[in-house]
Amino acid sequence: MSDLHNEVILPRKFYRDSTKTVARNLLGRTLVSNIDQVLTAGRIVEVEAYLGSGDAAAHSANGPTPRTRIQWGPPGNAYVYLIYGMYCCLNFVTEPEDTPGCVLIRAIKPVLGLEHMKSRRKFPRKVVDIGNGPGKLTQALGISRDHNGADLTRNPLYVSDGSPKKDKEVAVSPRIGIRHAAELPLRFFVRNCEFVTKHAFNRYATGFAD
DNA sequence: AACATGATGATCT
DNA sequence: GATCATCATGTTA
Repeated sequence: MSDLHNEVILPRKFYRDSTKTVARNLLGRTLVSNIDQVLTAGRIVEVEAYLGSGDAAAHSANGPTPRTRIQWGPPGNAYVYLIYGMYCCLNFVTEPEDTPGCVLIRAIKPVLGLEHMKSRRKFPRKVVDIGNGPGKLTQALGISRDHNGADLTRNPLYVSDGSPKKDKEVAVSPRIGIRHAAELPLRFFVRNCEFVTKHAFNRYATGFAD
């Protein structure tokens, strides 16, 4: 299966780039959690870009607030927030310091610590349902708001190179569950991957560089 | 398959 | 007080 021993942690430089580029280049990378003495990991298969400017759907759209100020900090940190009173969403801060922007992690393919992830999500559960949703994968990996601001280049939460995807394997669609800027094609996911969230957009999505 | 709904609370105007 | 980048479960067909 997946042998993570030879994988290299992505450097901070990787995140100091346009949000859209970082989002697309995150597909296929390995998200590793070393939380609560448990090692778990998954391959990133679905993400969304939230731009720092010209994006009405972004949390950063109306300037920094206590919740969102991390986005104006250095890239390569986690932005974690509570949604609908019950779930946490994991984002990666992008762009140079003082420029907001982030990538929402929407789905992972579980690769390490499956039983631990299942029990965090509660039994019984199919493997596909462990991480096919932003609120699901944070549960499976043990991520909470305590990890807001976490440095993604080191424990307990980091991203390693994994197996990056070719343009032909990447599909694009509008983002899910937003009201504003609902038409922008800023959701990137692995084509024909069973671990992505279930949406009509999956059917007629086009490749990243068709 | 598609759609509707309730749970639940921080955040911001 | 309204909003919200969700999930699980229920109903309808």
